Amino acid sequence: MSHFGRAGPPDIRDTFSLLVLNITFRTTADDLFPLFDKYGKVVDVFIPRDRRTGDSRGFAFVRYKYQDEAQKAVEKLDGRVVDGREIMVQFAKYGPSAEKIQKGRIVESASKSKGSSRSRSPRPRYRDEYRDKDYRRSRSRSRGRYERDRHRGRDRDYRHRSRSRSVSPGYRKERGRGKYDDERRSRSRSHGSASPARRSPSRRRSLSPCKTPPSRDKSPDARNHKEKSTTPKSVSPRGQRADSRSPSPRSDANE
DNA sequence: GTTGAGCGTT
Repeated sequence: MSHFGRAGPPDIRDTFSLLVLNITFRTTADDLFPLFDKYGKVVDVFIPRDRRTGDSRGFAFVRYKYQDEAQKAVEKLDGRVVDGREIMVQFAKYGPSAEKIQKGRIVESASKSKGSSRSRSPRPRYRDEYRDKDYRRSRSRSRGRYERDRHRGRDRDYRHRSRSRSVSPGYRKERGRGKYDDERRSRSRSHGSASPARRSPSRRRSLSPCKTPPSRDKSPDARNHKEKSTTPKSVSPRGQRADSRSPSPRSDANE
């Protein structure tokens, strides 16, 4: 009963996926199943949820066995108030039925068999208007965190950028996944030995030059010499930074 | 406990 999306796609052969948006965060697949099943044969209902929190993302995917039924549900359930919220039902762009959808246009059996008297309903009308216009609403934190999280998995260069932690409000939130960075760094440093719990200062310095740019490592020495010896100008920028702000607070404080 | 554009899981 509540196995929707729990064990992956059950039977996807010629099912059409419908995207249900604007649903409440408390709405579950079980709640949408009877609603959509009334208008057609629902093969599966899947609601993407957060893997960390487990909360619904606010939209669901309903798989219909036939397109005509799916479209019917779209017209019937689209705009229906569910749980006090107006849900939006439309054909999903990506998914098992994406093969039959091109550029948002349904080129399914309609083109294959024009004799299909069942599928006579045209594409969404006003829904297209919304898609056409460049209207954009203010971003929400829910989306922000998701974007960041998604990038985390997709973008593997994020760690490089992480180094340049210039400014970022609400850093505590990233602390959660910051551990990944720590683990990575720890691994790089330990390289198979030493535990993150306790590290030897000597060892840390040994590996420090390996990871930290040489500019800082030889900076103090070279700068000291240069400052008293030559071209204070080239040292200006560096000295300022060192004076104004520690070049690597985490290097000193964290470790 | 909150939020509100969008496109998904084994």
